Amino acid sequence: MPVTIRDVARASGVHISTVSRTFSAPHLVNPETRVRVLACAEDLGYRPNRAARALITGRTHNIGLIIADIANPFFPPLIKAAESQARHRDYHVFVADTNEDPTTEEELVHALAKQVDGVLLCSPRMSNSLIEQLSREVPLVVINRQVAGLPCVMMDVGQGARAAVEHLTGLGHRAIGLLGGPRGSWTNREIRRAAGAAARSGGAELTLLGPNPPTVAGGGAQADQVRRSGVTAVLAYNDLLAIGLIEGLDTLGVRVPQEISVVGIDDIALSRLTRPKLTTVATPTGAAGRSAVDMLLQQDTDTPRRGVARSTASGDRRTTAQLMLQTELVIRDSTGPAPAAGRPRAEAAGAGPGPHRLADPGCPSAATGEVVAS
Amino acid sequence: MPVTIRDVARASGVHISTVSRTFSAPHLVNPETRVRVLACAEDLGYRPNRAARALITGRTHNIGLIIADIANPFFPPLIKAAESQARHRDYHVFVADTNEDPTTEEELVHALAKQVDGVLLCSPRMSNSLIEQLSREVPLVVINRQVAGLPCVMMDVGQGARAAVEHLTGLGHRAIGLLGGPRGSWTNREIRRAAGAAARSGGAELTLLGPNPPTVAGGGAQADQVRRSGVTAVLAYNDLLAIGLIEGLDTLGVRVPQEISVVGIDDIALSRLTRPKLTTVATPTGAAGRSAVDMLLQQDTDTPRRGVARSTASGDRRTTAQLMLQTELVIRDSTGPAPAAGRPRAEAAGAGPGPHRLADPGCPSAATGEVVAS
DNA sequence: ATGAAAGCGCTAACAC
DNA sequence: GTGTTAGCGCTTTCAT
Repeated sequence: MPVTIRDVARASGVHISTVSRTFSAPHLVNPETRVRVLACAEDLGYRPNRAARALITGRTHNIGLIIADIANPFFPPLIKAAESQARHRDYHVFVADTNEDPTTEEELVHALAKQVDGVLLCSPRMSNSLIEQLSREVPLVVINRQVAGLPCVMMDVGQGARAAVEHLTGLGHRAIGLLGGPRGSWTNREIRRAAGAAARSGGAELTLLGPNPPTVAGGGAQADQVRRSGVTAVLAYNDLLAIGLIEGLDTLGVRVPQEISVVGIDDIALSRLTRPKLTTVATPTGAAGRSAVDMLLQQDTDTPRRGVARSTASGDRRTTAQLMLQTELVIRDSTGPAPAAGRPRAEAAGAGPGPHRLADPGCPSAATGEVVAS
Repeated sequence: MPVTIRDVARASGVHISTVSRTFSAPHLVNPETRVRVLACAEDLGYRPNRAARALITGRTHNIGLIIADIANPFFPPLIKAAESQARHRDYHVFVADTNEDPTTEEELVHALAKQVDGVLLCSPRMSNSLIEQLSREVPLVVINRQVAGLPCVMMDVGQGARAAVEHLTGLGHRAIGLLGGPRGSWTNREIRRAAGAAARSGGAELTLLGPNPPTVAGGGAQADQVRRSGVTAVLAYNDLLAIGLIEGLDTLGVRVPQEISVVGIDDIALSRLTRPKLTTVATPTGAAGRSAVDMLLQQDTDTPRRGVARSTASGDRRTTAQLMLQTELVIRDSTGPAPAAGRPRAEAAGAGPGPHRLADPGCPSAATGEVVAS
């Protein structure tokens, strides 16, 4: 029932190879024939079968997008941007969810390898060496992680974490908690490193709390621990943890930011909508998705057709660009001055010091990319 | 470089068809040969090329998922559930975003048709007749819309809207606003119909406000209009509109629920996290995604192999099941008793009537499905 | 500029 | 139980 190239050939009275050329190399076919063929194709509703085409060209015009957790609000904007960018370039996108499981990640790369021209690995939890190994099977672009020799798109969460900690020390906080994210997260390590350094130079002590699942529930579960720990401010691995923590603290009767300040990372849409509005580090997720697709398809264009060995990680690292996208601290209402001594407990409701607002850039301007390696 | 069936055949000293059988009809091959072939395949890292296989079997083992807006938090849980269910059944999922544009929807169905075994059409904005027509090209399951003769998965938003309006009239509200959703939305029509009926029997007047883009911004933009309209309660097309409205009202100094009650629909994760927490109609999005995949693959299993004409909408409507999933009103803090006369404006902050809570089921129990047609 | 023929990786009759 | 053959829909030499 589906109409094939043969149907079009028959209808327009030419050989199938002419029809083929009409679509894949129009300049090689007589203009008159071309319009006739095109007309017949249009008529019959012919669409080339991409899978069949891929069999011989080695180009599927599909890409894979492997995501830790689609339901985590950090990812949808990235998925949306990546899909949009891919489609503009005439690519379709497989999306798969790993549930934060490294084994599933690996399995998915294998499973998708044959039907895609490349895979975007989003916040992978597997080891770097495994990623390198997989990149021998199918072109990879890694998002939110740095892997030597592979194209990567990162967000400068280190810079963001530093800015966040400096913001807190500037407000007088000297005991700061760091609500860690999941194991295996590159982002988590970067945050820890940068926050630690910033705390040291700011004369503050950093208390590590984690690892935690990067969810609202994970944040809520740490509320009691945070209260006991004696910190007056917390930087969380992501906004969900931060929001969960604020919820949990609220339940315990601890006020944010009067008693404890909380900073998130990501600036998901949700952050503007909670009370208090969340101070957070905005990460350019849309730009990351778009750039990753561009890098993948660029790489794909450069690569000679099929039958040729893939580049190895240690081998010819042509234009293995690594892109570091800027982040930006967005100060809202969940951070304020450190309480004078200890934490006041029984102030009249609503009479405490109002939230301290240095500035609220609102929607941060589009982050600019910076190539850190090539 | 990629390892093919031929490599495995050579390595294990059998013909390629034996290798093929080892994978697609293991019972037809001698156990000893089988283990040998399997071992070689494992060794070489062989994976059958699904696209090549599809060329002859007519089964791609892919499905398409067409979504109005991935970044709308209503959809990710549905995508996640659908992808998970599909993968459990060994299917991969193309995800595409239409930006709420009916033309893009159509184009995507065409584009995907050849590389999938079926398409899930999520909250489509195009006309029913076009959907029927497209279903002749590729098997379709429609989510959030009823199309005669086609498999559909719906959520009973009509029932939900009725429950919401009854909740409001029960609280004494007599002037209720309905914040409409986008044009072309089946859900929107259902809500309007049911809310209208419920308002009538509850002795309330329903004021329509819309259509609106189903976003926070859309809700905020209507705040002033809502305030002028004189309503004491609003039912919104979805939670985003409701939350945006609450935000907007807050900016205008109108308190929710003391002056105006607001009810959303969907119960997205966000609804628990705003202040006040949103009263809303929970829709079983995960169940919808799973069921839709099941219906599609069921249909796919029933259908004879390729080369055979697709079923037409008006033709043999075998087991064209339509599934209506239950919804549930979740009462939280954004609804309260209607203000005594007009709307009080200058009450002492925090001294107004507390939020009225009939019950808070918390996480609604899994919705049960009900077949309304077959 | 177009046709003929080979073949991408795989499955499905059909022999043996 | 296994090999042979044909062919899915398409592109790509190679002739003409």
